[in-house]
Amino acid sequence: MYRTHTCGELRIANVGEEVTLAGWVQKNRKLGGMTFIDLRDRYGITQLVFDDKNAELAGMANAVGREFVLQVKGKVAERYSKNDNLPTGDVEISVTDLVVLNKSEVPPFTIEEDTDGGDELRMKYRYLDLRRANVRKNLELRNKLTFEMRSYLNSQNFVEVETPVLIKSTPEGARDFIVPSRMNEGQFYALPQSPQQFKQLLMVAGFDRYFQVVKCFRDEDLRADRQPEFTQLDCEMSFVDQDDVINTFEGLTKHLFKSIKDINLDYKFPQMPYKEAMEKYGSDKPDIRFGMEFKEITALAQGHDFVVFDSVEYVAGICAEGCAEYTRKELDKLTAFVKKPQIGAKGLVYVKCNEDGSFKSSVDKFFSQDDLKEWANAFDAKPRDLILILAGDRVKTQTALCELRLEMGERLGLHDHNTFAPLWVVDFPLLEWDEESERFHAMHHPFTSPRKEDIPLMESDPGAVCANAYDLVINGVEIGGGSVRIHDKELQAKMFKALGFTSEEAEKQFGCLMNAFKYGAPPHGGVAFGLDRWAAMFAGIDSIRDVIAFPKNNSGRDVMIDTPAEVSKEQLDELNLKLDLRDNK
RNA sequence: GGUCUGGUAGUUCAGUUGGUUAGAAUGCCGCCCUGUCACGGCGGAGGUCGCGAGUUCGAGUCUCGUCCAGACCGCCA
Repeated sequence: MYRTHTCGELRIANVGEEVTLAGWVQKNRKLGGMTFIDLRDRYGITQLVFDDKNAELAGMANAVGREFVLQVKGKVAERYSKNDNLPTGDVEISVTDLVVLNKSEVPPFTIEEDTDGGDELRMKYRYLDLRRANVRKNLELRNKLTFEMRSYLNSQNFVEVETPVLIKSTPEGARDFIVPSRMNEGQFYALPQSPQQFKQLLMVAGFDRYFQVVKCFRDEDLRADRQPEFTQLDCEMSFVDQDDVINTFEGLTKHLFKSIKDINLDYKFPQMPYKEAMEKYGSDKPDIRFGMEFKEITALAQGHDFVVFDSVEYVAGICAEGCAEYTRKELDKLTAFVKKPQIGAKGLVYVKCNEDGSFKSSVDKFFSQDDLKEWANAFDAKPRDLILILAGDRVKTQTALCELRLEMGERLGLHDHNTFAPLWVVDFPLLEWDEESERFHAMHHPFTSPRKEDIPLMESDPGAVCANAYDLVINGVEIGGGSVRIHDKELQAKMFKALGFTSEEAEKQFGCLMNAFKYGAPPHGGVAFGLDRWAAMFAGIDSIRDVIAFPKNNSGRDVMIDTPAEVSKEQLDELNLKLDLRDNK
């Protein structure tokens, strides 16, 4: 037996016991005649003490370095001077036997919560990074999250079913990762972007309630919150309408908040139509922890010979509470912020609502105090508030204003990691016009059902059709989304037609599902959640990389195992593939 | 595909207008230290300034290219 206890469990009540511990050397403090070693494992840190009464043992203790793996036997003793910062801080092990189970080179960064290692090194030596308590805690939190998800869904009669990872490539949506087939020359599997068709087939199969914690793959460029392989909680239910699905997963969400964060969300989550979200927040995933909603003032702003406002489609702004004191320098900074290419506004107009009821704006030349008072009324602005206004093309300006709102929220300290504001965004458009391919694309996916009353519009005005689709947004993060699916073969054909597919193309790509729908598909709908995002949110961090054990970097590389990598000619020959790297000599 | 930021000791960073031998902290090594827990004291080693070209009497510093990393835009049904 390597150990009788972990390094985190001994307390004052254990004093006098003979114990055996094993773990890693966190720190070795030599004081001449005495040596203290902090021994660490997943459960905590326990102090070992050696004195020079046993010279051989003391010599061994002095020779061990950071991250050596030790096994020690000794007696639990009460400390002369206790350490309140450690749960085991009242005791120490008076060591009688020491075995070095393994030596260690000096690690490239410190294995501490506050490490001196940069991201690049931490990722290269991720196995050392994972020894750090804070990273480990993130993964333990993730484990608890999936455990609670499974437990709740099982209690609601859901069945977890595994679906295949080697599936068929479809051109809709994100790029697929493709995998050559050796036994089927010239043919390829694709890795799933989601198990969408399989879960719908499980509904046809009568499974009624399905879920799966499942890896999904998308060959698109990465971000702090996007990895090429990521995990979804994928769910589907039969004989449900939109409210049934929303209620079920609102229940799951509440259970997770309660069991993991001990937060009671004892209210019905608000629902907001997509259109309203765009008008008020310029985003389909608004952060409603704080207000600062957009107010459109196009009518008030036009007709005062201010050509910037007169020449545009849309003038709107936000009211930042208590910011009228902003200096010229701060306003210039905000202007520079909105003019960044990623945000793309042309400029920023401000109105300071002074304490005495007067106004000071960057457009005083064109607008009287009375005009500005009307604006202030439109914004419900109080003295000491600052109104910030952007103008331009409607959609682009809303997007820019959204960024400005989030920036002001950050500056005003309204992005509190311990406040959670869930929101269902509903009534998404079914279709979205794509300029590049000059056709409609499915906003969600091609199996999303249109609202019943909008079905007649599918041919006359496809862009106006609303879908039975919904996203769960928490604090401005899209945690999950789903829809009630089409279960009718005729309606599905209509959908494919709206997307510009010929019936042959539809047959080729989605023939299996279409065929299955001939045999009694039940009404069904579902949802998929981004597990990594959910874990990051509960951990209170912005990047999903720290809730993934072995993440990829910005370029989709795993720098630890150094992949993607080339394969041998023999492997390519077996697959009957030949590399032709164009533009490479 | 694009924009921006960064790359200097094992690590995290500083490095002035282009000017002598490139610094700090921490880590590491050695010696001293019996109650430390960010232990302390003394001493020491440690650098292809990402790589390549250019400008210059002279480049860590300026220019161009390139590689790597990060953030973002496009993209992500």
